[in-house]
Amino acid sequence: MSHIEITLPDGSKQSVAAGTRPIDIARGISPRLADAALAAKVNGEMFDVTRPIEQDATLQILTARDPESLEVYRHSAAHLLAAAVLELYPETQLGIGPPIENGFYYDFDRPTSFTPDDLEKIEKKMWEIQARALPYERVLTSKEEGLKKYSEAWMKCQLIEEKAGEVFTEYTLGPRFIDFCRGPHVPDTSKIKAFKLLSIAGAYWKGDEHNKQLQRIYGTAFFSAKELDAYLKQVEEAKKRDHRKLGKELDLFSIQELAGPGLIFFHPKGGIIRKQLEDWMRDQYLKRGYSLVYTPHVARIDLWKTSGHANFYAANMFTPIKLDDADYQLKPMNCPFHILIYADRQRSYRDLPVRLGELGTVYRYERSGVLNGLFRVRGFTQDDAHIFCTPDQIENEVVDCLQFAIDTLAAYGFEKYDAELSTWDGGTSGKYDGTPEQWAMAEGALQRACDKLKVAAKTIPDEAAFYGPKIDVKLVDAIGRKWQLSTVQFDFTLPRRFGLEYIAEDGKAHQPLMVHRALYGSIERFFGILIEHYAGAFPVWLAPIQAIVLPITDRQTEYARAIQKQLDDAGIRATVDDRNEKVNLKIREAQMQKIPYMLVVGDREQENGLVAVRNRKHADQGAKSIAGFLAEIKALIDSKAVSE
RNA sequence: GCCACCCUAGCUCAGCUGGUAGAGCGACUGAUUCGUAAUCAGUAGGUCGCCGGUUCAAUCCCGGCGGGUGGCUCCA
Repeated sequence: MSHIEITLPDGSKQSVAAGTRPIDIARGISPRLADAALAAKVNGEMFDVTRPIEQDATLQILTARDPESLEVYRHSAAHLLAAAVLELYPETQLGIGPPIENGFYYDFDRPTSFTPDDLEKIEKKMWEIQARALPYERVLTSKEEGLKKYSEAWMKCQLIEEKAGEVFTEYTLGPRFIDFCRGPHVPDTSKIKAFKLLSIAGAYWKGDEHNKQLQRIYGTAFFSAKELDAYLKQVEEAKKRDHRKLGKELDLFSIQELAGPGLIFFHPKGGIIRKQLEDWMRDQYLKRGYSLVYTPHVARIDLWKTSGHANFYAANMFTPIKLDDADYQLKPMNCPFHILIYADRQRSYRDLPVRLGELGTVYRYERSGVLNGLFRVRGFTQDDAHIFCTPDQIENEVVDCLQFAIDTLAAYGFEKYDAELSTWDGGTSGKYDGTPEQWAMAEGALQRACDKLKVAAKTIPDEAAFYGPKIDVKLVDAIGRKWQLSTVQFDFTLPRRFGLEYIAEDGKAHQPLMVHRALYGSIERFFGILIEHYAGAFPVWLAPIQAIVLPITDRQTEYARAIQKQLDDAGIRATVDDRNEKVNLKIREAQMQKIPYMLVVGDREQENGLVAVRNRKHADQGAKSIAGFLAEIKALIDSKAVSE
């Protein structure tokens, strides 16, 4: 029998018989390791611990300590799910069942749909199978034989036809379950210690809505019950921060059935926050050399024909409105309007760059199923600007945009973000507009801007808009979720379609470069992100009510009002709670409204002209002079401090 | 748009296999004047999302519509 040499991660070598399995080697090292082994890496390739090694190799045993094994583990959990489903409902057809970011899913095809009760039954069955310690067995099959074997399973056949080589691997689990699968898997079901089924959803076969819709069961799995609980707690935490819930509790905004879905009503408190966001952005526009413009909400359809939207964006637009003279289109974008302003007069290179900024409200038709609170709506306001410039200026402009985006994030307390540079495919598909020179220039400018600002942007090929490359900035919020925010995009198409020009030094007309950028993206959506990021406890400068005066008895009502007046005069948003209620109740309610400062005033404060300051996060701060408190809160507001 | 689920008082939610509804909070009224997260008592409040069907009888069963939630798809 031939021998092979196995090299372990610590550099030690072992000579073993060919066909020895990773689990055997693990057992030789320690029974505990063998017990903990979930998968192996053989010459860098993922292996089952029970798959024989046939040649000299480096070997690494993967356990719960190796992040790579989590995917294997969850993939095995998906198989466990499918095996349970087949035991309960043998007529079910299997689709695919991969691990995903926070768990796994499996797609099924069956005539009747799963109910939440079924989910419970299935999960119970999974635990039964888990307890049986059924092995995941790897089987090699020829394509021909496989197609025969799976002749009843239409989805598997399709996959085998498309993906399988002449010989492919399958994994079995118990008597019924067999799956066309690359693997690897954990050795047996007893290794899967903590899992939970989460939800049922419709999902199209291969993600194409023209295909049959399958039933997808989502679940999650972790190495330990503790980690699973922590994950479920985090999901709970996210639910607590849900902007739809907080929006109602804090009376910030609403969506009215009578008015229509996807249309946002800002209530007084949300309105104040919105005003802060808008004021901040408009101030920044002016500080950074943008001009503020205002444009209509509708325009003749001809404008949209010229821009091309009437054609390529039709599916996202509201139906045109018929008037006397023509059809009018509610605007889905601001760009054509800004272009009209640019084109309204002749431009010299001396005028450039022209930066036209607007808080422009646009309307887009979104399919009903995708609407989501403030995040996905049918009418929203973009902090939209378009920059028209010469090739010499472009790099500076892009750098400024990116810096502006970073400053915006910082202003709202976002410390972490990711950037993505979306580029074209090199022109092979023909789906992109613009010349190779334009693409090279634009992608170069975006890349150099990132380099200059030390932004590590991930390049994503073939993800650009058809009209030009872009940088997208995604922020990371307080609980680690990512949100698409700012975007800086080149546009080669619109300047051409509208015949934009400027007169250069050579006295000839040239086409300007156009950059489209939005930093909040949508004010509604950004507001929603802020609500969740701060969990409703807005920084003082944004808080709808910044301080509330709480008189203890009605003897202090007048004093409380006088304090409120002083705060008002100082530009602080303050109210008084002079209801005939105990101070405990007033504090409780103010806390729940997440009002930053509560100023308790009783006889003691009144006599000495003080306020007893309570902060929503740091509780009782003791008595202070009114002037002292004013200075403190004003400092926070003026500096736009993100926490007090 | 598609699949599944949900819609009961202002809010959050109960309501067993069909016999037209209940709690807590809130609102209102009264009492209480009180020191850092809920004072007590009383009163009012619902065509059970809307329309239709089955039934002696529908909040409950069936169908349609509207809205929402989780996904899918889409997101130029």
